[in-house]
Amino acid sequence: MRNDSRLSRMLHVLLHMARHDGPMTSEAIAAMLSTNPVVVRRTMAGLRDAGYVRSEKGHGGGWVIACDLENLSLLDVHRAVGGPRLFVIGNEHSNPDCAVEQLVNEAVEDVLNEAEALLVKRLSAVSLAELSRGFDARCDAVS
Amino acid sequence: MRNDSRLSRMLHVLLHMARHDGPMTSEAIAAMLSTNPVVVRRTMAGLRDAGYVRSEKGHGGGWVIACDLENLSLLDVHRAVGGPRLFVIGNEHSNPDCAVEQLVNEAVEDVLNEAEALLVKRLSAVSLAELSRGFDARCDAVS
DNA sequence: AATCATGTAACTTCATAAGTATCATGACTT
DNA sequence: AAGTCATGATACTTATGAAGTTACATGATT
Repeated sequence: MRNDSRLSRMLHVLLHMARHDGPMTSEAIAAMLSTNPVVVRRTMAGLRDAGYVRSEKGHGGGWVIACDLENLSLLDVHRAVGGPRLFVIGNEHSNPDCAVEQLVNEAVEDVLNEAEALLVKRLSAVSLAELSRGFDARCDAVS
Repeated sequence: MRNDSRLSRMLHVLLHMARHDGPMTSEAIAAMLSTNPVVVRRTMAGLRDAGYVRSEKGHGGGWVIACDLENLSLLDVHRAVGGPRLFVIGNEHSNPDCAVEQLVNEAVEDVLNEAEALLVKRLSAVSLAELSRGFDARCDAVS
């Protein structure tokens, strides 16, 4: 499988939506992401189900932000898009009979769990609003 | 893709080899791992190339440990089997034109890099010898 | 010479995100 | 009411990489 870029893509989209007036269509978003409107709808469906965005049909329809970005963390987005598996590596059997394998599994899981805890902590510490302010700051620095 | 269980499997194998006299055949190892001898050879080829194990053909041949397990870390094994990608999640484009996407990428990468650093630190902190002693200790506790 | 074991190449399987095509549904415009 | 635009949903294909499998070559021991 290629990278799971759903988190990254949704952050990208949300920041654009935050500085855009009115709804954005799946087609416009797909162009931003260099992909297909169906992929956009499929991925954003998770954000919609979580109440972070709203979608409307028909003329003038599209996607709009439906929450306070101050309270929306990267972790929230990660989970809304499916909260996918984080690590490529892992154990072969979850409940092995072999005592040696059990010990190895625990050793590997300990390390992965610690790393996952760090990821969760870091992802939940950053809000979309902060990201957006980071962008503003960078623009100011350039001009 | 399924989990990459090469690290986990090789740790399992190495611990068994450590408490086994004489060479172990790919077939015997495959039985331990519930897999195929070819998968064993393919995966252990990395350990052999790194000098951690040796393989010998013919009657009485098979695999033997060729290093001091005290100096062999989980990270060494991880790298020897290909040092595969660690995370499922990631960015879509590595060098995007869009400034918003650049900022998002950096934010995601920062978090992943931090987690990777932790993984590397933890994996390099544990030697196969320590793991093996951990197994001994557990056996003692049971008896 | 026969047997045993590894080395290697080529192919299939499996899982999953992403890409694609198609049509139904509903909302706005005229 | 008809037409257009946008999402919703389904079904299928593509891409990627570990793992599984088949087949055969190579080399060591008996």
